[in-house]
Amino acid sequence: MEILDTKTGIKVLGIKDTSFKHIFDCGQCFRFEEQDDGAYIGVAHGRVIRCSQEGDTLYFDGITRQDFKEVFCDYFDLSTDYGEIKSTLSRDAFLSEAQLFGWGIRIVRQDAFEALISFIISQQNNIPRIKKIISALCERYGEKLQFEGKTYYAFPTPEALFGVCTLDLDFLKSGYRAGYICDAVNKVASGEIDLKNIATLPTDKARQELLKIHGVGNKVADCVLLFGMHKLDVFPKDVWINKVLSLKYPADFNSTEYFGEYAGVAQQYMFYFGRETKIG
DNA sequence: CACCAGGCAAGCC
DNA sequence: GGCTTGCATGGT
Repeated sequence: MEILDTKTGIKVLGIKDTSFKHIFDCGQCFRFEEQDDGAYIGVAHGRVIRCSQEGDTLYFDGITRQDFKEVFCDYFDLSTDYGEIKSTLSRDAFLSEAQLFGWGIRIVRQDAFEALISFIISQQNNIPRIKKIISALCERYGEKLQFEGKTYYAFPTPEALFGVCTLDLDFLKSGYRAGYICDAVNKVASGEIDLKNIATLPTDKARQELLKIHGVGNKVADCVLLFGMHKLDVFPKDVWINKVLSLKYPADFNSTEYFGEYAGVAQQYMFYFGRETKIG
């Protein structure tokens, strides 16, 4: 890929199978907002970034060439050939339709702690409210960042949150999830749960470790594995996906076996398609 | 006013 | 093991 400087940041040429709209609207992350001009601004890995594109040319503002090489090239998973993944996954008419619809999705590499807390908050909740609660958490405990005259907040570190109790989180109005957040924070910050190490474990072993956190079940654990640890073979099952599966696949269907090493990518195509087209 | 939203733990069997 | 129920809050 070719990287060039622009007046306000950098641009990267020749990136196929990429749509910021699909990446940010498919439900994998909660901290990017679409702007009036179609660009997306958000915070990831402690930096504010503005993303826009003209076809295969990607524009990133607010970051340096070094930030791109060290963080955002990986964050957007730009070294992975999603065309190849899609051809691997073209195994039935429905999945082909879903991946044509969400052709530009990439699984971003979110910070594991951010993914853990975010998907704990997501349970039994709707996306606008999930975003609102995460945003409030960042504003209270995250590092302040400035970009184009506006203030943004990084996702708080485990250290910044260490010691919180449910009362401290009352302002979030996150309901019964507050206790879950506290348990996750304190297990991570104390070192009892080592996310870096968990990311190196085989998927099943890693999931087992995540399940030790109060408030983390199979679905949340799988989202952390897929979105926070980039384990692309993991297929999180939520109410939407279950609805899609029940409509399009046999009752005793094993999604992990069927979709194989890129099951998680298939999950995102189907999740996005299912939600955006109001399937069922 | 019900009912639901990217589930989960606890309590039953 | 599997099945049921309560759970906080805000939006329709």
